Amino acid sequence: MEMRLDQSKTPFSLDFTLQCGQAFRWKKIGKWWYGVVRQNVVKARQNGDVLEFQTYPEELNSDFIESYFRLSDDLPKIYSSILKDEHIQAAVERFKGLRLLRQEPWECLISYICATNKNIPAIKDMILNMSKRFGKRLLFDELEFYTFPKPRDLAHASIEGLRACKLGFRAERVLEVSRKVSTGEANLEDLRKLNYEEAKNELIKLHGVGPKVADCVLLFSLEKLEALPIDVWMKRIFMENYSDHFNPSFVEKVLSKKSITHGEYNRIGLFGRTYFGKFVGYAQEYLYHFKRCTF
DNA sequence: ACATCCCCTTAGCC
DNA sequence: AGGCTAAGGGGAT
Repeated sequence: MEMRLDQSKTPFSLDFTLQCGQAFRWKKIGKWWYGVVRQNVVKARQNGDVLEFQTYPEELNSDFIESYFRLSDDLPKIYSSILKDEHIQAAVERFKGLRLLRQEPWECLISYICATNKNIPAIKDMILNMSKRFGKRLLFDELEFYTFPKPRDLAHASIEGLRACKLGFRAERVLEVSRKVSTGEANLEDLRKLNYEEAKNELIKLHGVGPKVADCVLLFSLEKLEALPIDVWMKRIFMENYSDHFNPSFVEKVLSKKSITHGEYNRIGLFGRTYFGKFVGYAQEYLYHFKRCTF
């Protein structure tokens, strides 16, 4: 199928959106991006205003694309809301059209529990390993894909099986959370009904979920655009580019150590939300990607 | 080759 | 509350 986007009203860049590190399941082969979303392989490419896509085995229509790529987000409005200074302005200019994705909460949760203390290539590797071992194989364009395992699939996995996926100490966390989600003790969809603070408090109760992982899940899969995940990169960005907004001893303390306390995390998050407003999650993704690309 | 540090951090202990 | 440490293993330098 084919969609037309008016770039002035609906700026969109497939490349920036899939390259910025928010999702771990996409790869580009030639001009086509291939990914697995829920139970389907998705193939897409963009040429200016034209977005072509195909899904397999189900033939999903443009509603799916609009939802997954958040094409209904009014990006020009979001830009005017977050463009507060030259740092964010440079990032937005460089990556115009980058959009947050609307990911599937379960996969997003497990992915970010696994992301703890790992770099992006290693995270992709773990997720692919779990999908190969516990998901369903799909053949498309003579390529092999694997759906992400369902809660009950991982709930029935063994620690050894998960460790074989190179999860390390994350294996116990993934198993425990999988059991809670598969029995219904934890219900991710219900979190949509809660506000940001409430939903975050619920997520943090899960083993392996701290403030950063909770913010990632809230931002990337549960519609909370005020979520501001602060990882080592965002910490540096705030302490370097926005140091004037914190007191010098705080900046010095935070920069001097590799991890930050919950209190420090919340303080930076509060500043971010106050300064950038309700779309701070978008600001975060632009600043993060810009910093990583120019580092 | 090899050492060292860094990872989109959290849990558990003090 | 906040400081400290352990917890895989791959990638970068």
